[in-house]
Amino acid sequence: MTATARKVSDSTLRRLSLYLRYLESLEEEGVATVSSDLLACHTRTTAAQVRKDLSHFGSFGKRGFGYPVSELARRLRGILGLTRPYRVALVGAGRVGSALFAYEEFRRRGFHIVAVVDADPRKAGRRMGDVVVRPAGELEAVLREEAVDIAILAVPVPAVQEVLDRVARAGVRAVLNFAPTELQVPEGVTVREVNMVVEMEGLSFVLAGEGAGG
Amino acid sequence: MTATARKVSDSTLRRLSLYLRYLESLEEEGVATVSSDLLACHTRTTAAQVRKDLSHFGSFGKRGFGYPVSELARRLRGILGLTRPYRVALVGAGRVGSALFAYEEFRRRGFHIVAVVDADPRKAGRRMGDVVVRPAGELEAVLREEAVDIAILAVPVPAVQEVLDRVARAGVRAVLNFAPTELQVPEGVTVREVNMVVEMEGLSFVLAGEGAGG
DNA sequence: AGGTGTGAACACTTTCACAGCA
DNA sequence: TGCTGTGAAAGTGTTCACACCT
Repeated sequence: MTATARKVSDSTLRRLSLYLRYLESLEEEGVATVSSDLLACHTRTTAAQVRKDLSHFGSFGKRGFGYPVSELARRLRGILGLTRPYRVALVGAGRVGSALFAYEEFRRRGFHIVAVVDADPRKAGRRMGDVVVRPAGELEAVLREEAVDIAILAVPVPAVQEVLDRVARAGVRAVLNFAPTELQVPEGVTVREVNMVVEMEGLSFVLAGEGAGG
Repeated sequence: MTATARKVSDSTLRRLSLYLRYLESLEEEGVATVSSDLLACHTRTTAAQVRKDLSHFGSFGKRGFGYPVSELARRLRGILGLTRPYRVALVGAGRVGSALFAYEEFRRRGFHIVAVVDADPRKAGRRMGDVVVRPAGELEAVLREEAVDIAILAVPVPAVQEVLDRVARAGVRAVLNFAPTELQVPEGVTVREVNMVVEMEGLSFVLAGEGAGG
């Protein structure tokens, strides 16, 4: 119990991900150090913001010099919990689910889809890569068998609340939801939403504003 | 020119989308009025927040009564620019692109994919629904021919900056980007990002924190 | 009574500016 | 000199509390 109740804002957290992404590209290029200024340029923020974000977790830089790329990347991976791989279940193997299954970026970042569940009985038994699709009735069993850390919900809106409840009861504490609806989130579970319609409406808002006002 | 330079925060904007989603479900159920309290319950926020958000655009409610559902929905659609359909181009017809093409929620909200472009010459000429895939070389032409309002970029990271530049030069001013990389955004263009890895890392951060601290 | 609309209080985030170290 | 780390200042977003209307 090392009092690690990190109270970090969501915006800081998101930026940490972006810093890490850029740092890893620098690592590949063999760059050894980077300034807060350069980090800021490549993550659409300011140098002060970068330094402030990092200062919540310690002092990683050398004054007058910058940050050691590999060291900082390592520290960020530690902060973001990326020092171990995660076992992910995909619930819903429709179009969105299938696209997510094939999404290489997940695997590259250590998020491994080790289980797929679908309500359509015709899909049960089918192979996706080296995973066999399991029927909905086996959801809890699969989550336990495979020691799943994170569930991705790519099921239709009417089904998603029940799926979330079942997933939570099976002990999964982290969920990424793609169904565009408001969920009752069970105690102790963290849900993050990907809502593409909201993003599109953010764009239509801007387009409408341009037309009307200049 | 009616001075419509709405200065609304991103968080307010996102909540407006959620309010509208809930209002439309109430409309379907034939509910006539709704209180800020109920709206808040169904959008994970507070009644005060709802009222404050709406107050930026006018007074839509009746004191002691609540908001007229249909009227408020209509107003929100107006604010979000959803009073007309939008013509959308999908650039990249890989797995993510195909899933987006089939995503019914877009169509339902008035975002119609009227053009698909892909760099793979073998895909050019293929039909997707009632759209024919066009080769990358015709990108600008297609965007103009089809009077595209919004481009969805679902291309690989190494290609996305060039695609964005071309799309912008062809006059598209709103872009939804799925490629996980930082973009140089051309003047006058609005880009929104969907970054699923960042969301996953938000989850791994929480899981790691639980394990370490309690 | 009941629920909106809103200024004022509060909390949180970002930016500034500069001391301090390599 | 150059760039980090950080308090203090500024700016934004959220919550409170209550006047006001129905």
